[in-house]
Amino acid sequence: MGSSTDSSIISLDLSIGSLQSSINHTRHRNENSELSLSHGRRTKKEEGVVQGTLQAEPEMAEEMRRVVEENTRLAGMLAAICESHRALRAQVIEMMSSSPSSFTASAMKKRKLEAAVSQVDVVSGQKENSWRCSPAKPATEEVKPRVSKVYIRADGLEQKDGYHWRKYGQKMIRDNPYPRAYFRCSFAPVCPVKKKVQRCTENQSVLVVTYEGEHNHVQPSPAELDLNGVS
DNA sequence: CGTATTTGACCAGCGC
DNA sequence: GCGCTGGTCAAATACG
Repeated sequence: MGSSTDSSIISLDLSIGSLQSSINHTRHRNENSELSLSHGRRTKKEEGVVQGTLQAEPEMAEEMRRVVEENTRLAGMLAAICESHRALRAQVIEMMSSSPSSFTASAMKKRKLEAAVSQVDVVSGQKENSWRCSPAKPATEEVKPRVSKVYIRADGLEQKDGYHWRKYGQKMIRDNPYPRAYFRCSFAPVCPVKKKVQRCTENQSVLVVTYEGEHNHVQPSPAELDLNGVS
């Protein structure tokens, strides 16, 4: 599941309070994602320190056990959430194939409503994307384009996300030695989605990709993307 | 030759 | 008002 799929079809509110970030970290570790989280992995040296600490501090060992148990429990919850997400997506696809016109209208309405109440900040190491909505914000708030931030490990400033992007600018940004590139969805002006791609200051192998807006068209098929030479 | 990318110029917003 | 910064435009250039 890609960001594109989520944004083009439906957004699921997986927000379960502070649990969300923990789940994300759990998933990153369990699935060996592309994302390199500085606080999500332990080096061999750190492992040795932990082992030594465990021998010296029984209470810390107990704490570690509790953390591991919590980690396992969260992994289980994440699996359940992913499963329900898959089921919902299957339903959505089924609905779209049966009555696409009526569905897209309602889906667009739903997305507009969500855009009004959500400000998204996503950290993801996969090619997929998930949305975290803030239910506390009033629905009457000014409609803002949905913004998501994705961290991706990549060698170049290009990364495949299922859409065809056209570069329209590049700029050196303050406090960052690497330039920021600006892209528009090639379906523009019909599609309002833009993305900014920039290298992380701490780790140049990590790209910070900021998406603004939502695609108002279906995701191009892989064959179409190949024909167009999508990056 | 058509399309995509590059890059300097321009503009708007913001803080002082 | 001025300077700084981020975002966008558009002419020039590269590429297939």
